[in-house]
Amino acid sequence: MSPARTPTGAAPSRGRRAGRSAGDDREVAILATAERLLRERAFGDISIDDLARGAGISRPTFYFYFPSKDAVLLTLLDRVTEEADAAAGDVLDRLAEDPRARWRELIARFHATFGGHRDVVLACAQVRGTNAEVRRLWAEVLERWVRAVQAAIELERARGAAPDGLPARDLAIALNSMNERVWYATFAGDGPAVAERDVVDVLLDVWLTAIYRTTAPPVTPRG
Amino acid sequence: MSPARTPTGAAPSRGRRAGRSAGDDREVAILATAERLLRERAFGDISIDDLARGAGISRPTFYFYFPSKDAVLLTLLDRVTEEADAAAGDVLDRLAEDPRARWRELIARFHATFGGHRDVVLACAQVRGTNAEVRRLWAEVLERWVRAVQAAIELERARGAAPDGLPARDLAIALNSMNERVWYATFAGDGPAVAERDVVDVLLDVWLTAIYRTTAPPVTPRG
DNA sequence: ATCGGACTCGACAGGGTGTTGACTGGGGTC
DNA sequence: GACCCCAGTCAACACCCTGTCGAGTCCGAT
Repeated sequence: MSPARTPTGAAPSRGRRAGRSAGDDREVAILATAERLLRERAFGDISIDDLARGAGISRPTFYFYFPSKDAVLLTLLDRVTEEADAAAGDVLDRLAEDPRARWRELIARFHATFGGHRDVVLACAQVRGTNAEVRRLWAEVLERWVRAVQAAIELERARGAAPDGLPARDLAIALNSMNERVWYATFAGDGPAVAERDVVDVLLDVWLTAIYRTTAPPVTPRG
Repeated sequence: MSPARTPTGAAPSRGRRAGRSAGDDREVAILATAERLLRERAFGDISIDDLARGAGISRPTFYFYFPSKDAVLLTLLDRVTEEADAAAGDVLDRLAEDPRARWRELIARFHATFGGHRDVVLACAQVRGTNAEVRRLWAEVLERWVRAVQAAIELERARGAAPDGLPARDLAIALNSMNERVWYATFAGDGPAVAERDVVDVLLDVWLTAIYRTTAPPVTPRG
């Protein structure tokens, strides 16, 4: 699938290879051009020539740096997913302190992380239908969020804060799916959407009622 | 946008025009070919030539019947949306009889309608990113479902069966968005998904807790 | 000096879309 | 019967975009 590009650095790169050299500037320039163009038009309306020209190189030279247009987007997506993974952080480990505030923080971070890269994320959503690699990468990110939420729900049930009910994994999938779709509609302005200002609170409300059957889950006092 | 095709019939057609003629067979053949090919590969991997050949005509002749490949998909989508609109039916008018059963019926119908045309719906989801017309049409379907659910929630609140809370419209958007995304993941086998067997019950549980704060909403006895 | 790898691009092949212009065949009209 | 119009048909063309090939430059290491 990906060409033999001999990455010598530790981090797997979707571009050429790691290790400093003149070409790095070009690689960065291509990425920057992609981000800039994504701000003004859809991914499908950007040709490889546009990317190459924007980076000051010819089209064949583009292929020296990336195997395809999609690979550029994937590189951009890699950054976002890293950030997204970090965003969850340890929020859910401190749930007992103040569940409502912690859950809210989680949802707000999801919202902020993707909102900070909306052009890239929206573009990925567009090509997800046609690009298996984007689909896979996205599925992995979602899977990590689902697992974290699932674990948190199970912990809340174990400490008696949340009642039993749906399998925690199914509930985690449903809630994360809701967030993803609502988020998308809000930012893409595509169909019925919740106002950007309200979206975190709306989602939070559904999360809390689904998990606790109330919007004011019990706090376990520090002991 | 759409070519001057002089539709003479009542129903707006995305194909040529209404009124019987030899060409109708071809139009139907193109549609049937599209459905068949969609069952075996992605929309993006189907060329206009494939569609034309499948219908026994040449590529230029295809353009006599449809202005583009997307128009074929749109025609297929029209049928599904009609069915989807009918599916909601009057279920929500009879909520007081047995809310849990009625909501379940609504979700099950949503599931059954789209599941019955999964290839078309999945293809539409794929091109939604690149085709504004598909996006618009889909948004309209969703909007109608959202409105119906919103009205039902407001009625339930008015009769005291459901507590006040989020604006009914926001809640309706969030719940329908969840259904859409969960449905998609389940049928596309794309990332974390709920098993097809369980999906209706999982969604129902979240709907009921979000709307009623309990999974067993009160029944109003007929009087 | 010369070798090899990083880097570059002109030119080409291939596949897709959408359009043009010429052609056919049959149903009405005088 | 001569005619015409129009639905229907397609070979050929113009384009655009992707991806590849091969020939070339530049530069640091040997």
